[in-house]
Amino acid sequence: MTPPPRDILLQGDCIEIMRTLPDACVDLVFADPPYNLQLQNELIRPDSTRVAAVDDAWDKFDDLASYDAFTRAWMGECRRLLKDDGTIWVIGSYHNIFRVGAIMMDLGFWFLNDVIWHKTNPMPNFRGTRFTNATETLIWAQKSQAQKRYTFHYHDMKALNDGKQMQNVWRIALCTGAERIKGADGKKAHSTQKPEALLHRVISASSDRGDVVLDPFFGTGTTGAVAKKLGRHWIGIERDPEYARIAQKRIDAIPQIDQPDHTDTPAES
Amino acid sequence: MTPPPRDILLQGDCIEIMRTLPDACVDLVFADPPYNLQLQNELIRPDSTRVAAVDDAWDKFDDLASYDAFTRAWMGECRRLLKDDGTIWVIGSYHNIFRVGAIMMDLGFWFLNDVIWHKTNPMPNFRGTRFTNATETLIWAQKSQAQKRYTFHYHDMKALNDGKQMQNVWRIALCTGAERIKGADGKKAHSTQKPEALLHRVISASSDRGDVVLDPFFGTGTTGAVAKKLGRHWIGIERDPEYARIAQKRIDAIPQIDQPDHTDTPAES
DNA sequence: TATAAAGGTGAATCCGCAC
DNA sequence: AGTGCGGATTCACCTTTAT
Repeated sequence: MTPPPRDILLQGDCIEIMRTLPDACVDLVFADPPYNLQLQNELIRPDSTRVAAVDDAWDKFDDLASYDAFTRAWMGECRRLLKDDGTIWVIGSYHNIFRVGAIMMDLGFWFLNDVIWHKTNPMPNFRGTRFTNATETLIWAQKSQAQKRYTFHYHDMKALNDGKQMQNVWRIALCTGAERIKGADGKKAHSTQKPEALLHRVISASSDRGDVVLDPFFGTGTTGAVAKKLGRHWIGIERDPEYARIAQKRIDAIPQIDQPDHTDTPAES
Repeated sequence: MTPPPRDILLQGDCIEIMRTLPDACVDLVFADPPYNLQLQNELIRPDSTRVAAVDDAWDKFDDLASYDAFTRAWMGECRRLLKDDGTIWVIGSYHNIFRVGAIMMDLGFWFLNDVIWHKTNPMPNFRGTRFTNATETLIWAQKSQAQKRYTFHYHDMKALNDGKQMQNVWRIALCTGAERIKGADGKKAHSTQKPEALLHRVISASSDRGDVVLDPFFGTGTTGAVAKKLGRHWIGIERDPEYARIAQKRIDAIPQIDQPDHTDTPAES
């Protein structure tokens, strides 16, 4: 059998590409799928400026049933590609995470935590009609209830949290400023680029050096960039050629680090 | 038609009882359904004392399908009983909230917020195998996407939050100490009693004085107790006679307050 | 050059009523 | 049902421009 690819960006439809990869070839999955936001009208701030909406074609679905079918397809492939001691992270908002979570349970995943990304600088609710939506939700799951072993660097996380056990609420800022990748027009290159700090915590908590991390919705490559910085191998899949080009350039600019190493003992469930 | 009941505890199966109530008779629903926790083994503290787990008979379901069917049944009745300008709150943990949320969307509910109850004093993960599970999730939803109007006391919430817009993350302590109702044996009377502070925020944010609040899983009556203190009418449904007895006694001990009043202008969607 | 003021922006399911 | 208008509505950053 041919060895699985590593440290590579595959450009194309993630479901089709995952079907070409062998069973049980990755240690960790991080997935940031479309949220299916269904925004109705444009939103104006109190100062009369317009909020840049997420109106990308990749976030459009005909209905909930087609979103569900899409979710089952890519999630099922992720489960097949995961090693039997691997885990998966999926991030979403209240628009999609409940459907995604229910489908994960249906496919046999067994949840370890729901983790709340509490944004330190969220956009307010300008009209005063709801509570400020300051969070996104991550689901961390193993492949099955029966799974005996998975990687969790408990002590590293505890040390990161001033010596106290780390909770499932993470206060991390939005990706802005120099970290946010801009296009030639000076606008953000991707609507939903995630902060590296978020991926840093995910990858360092739940994988070892030398592990393979798969991201089926690679976007501008945050997962690959952080994986490379942390000495993990990575596989990125991205449908949009422009996003893929940006991601490849971004990751190529990061220097390769030394050989694999294990820094903490894995937890068992 | 007979007027709907008010300020009353109905003892029995919530689905059967809700079916006897007329359409559109309540302004607000708060529901804390069984969590379907699937604890495989008893949880043991490091000092070998046993943690009282949620293993009551009412929390067992054969499988995910029966939990879904149960959820659709009670949730559908709640939707029928809600007025067309009403909203519903449902609380759950990562064990059940994803299924509950997906079913709510399927039934036509339109989400306003997911609210994170961030416990200030959560139980640690004794074995160091996961992140501390410090949260529960509430879904706040209106009946349909087309719904034009609902109650939200934006300014009251803002005032409660030092003059800044309140976020969807609420730091509230677990229900302990004197507030936690004990049985004759000195043990907690109910395994999942919610803090009154949580219900206070829910009810004061999304209802007016004189409104009717329905809780189909009344337990020891926290919703009714807070509703009475805030000058709201309430309808509680509880299957367990002992819980119902405790709840009735608890609410009877609260003095009736003055006549209805509106303290803030309702938001419109 | 240092400090202050002004401007920009973030996965957003963000108005109600009269005509 | 669509349109138009009155009125109420924002937080934490970072970047750019002005003093």
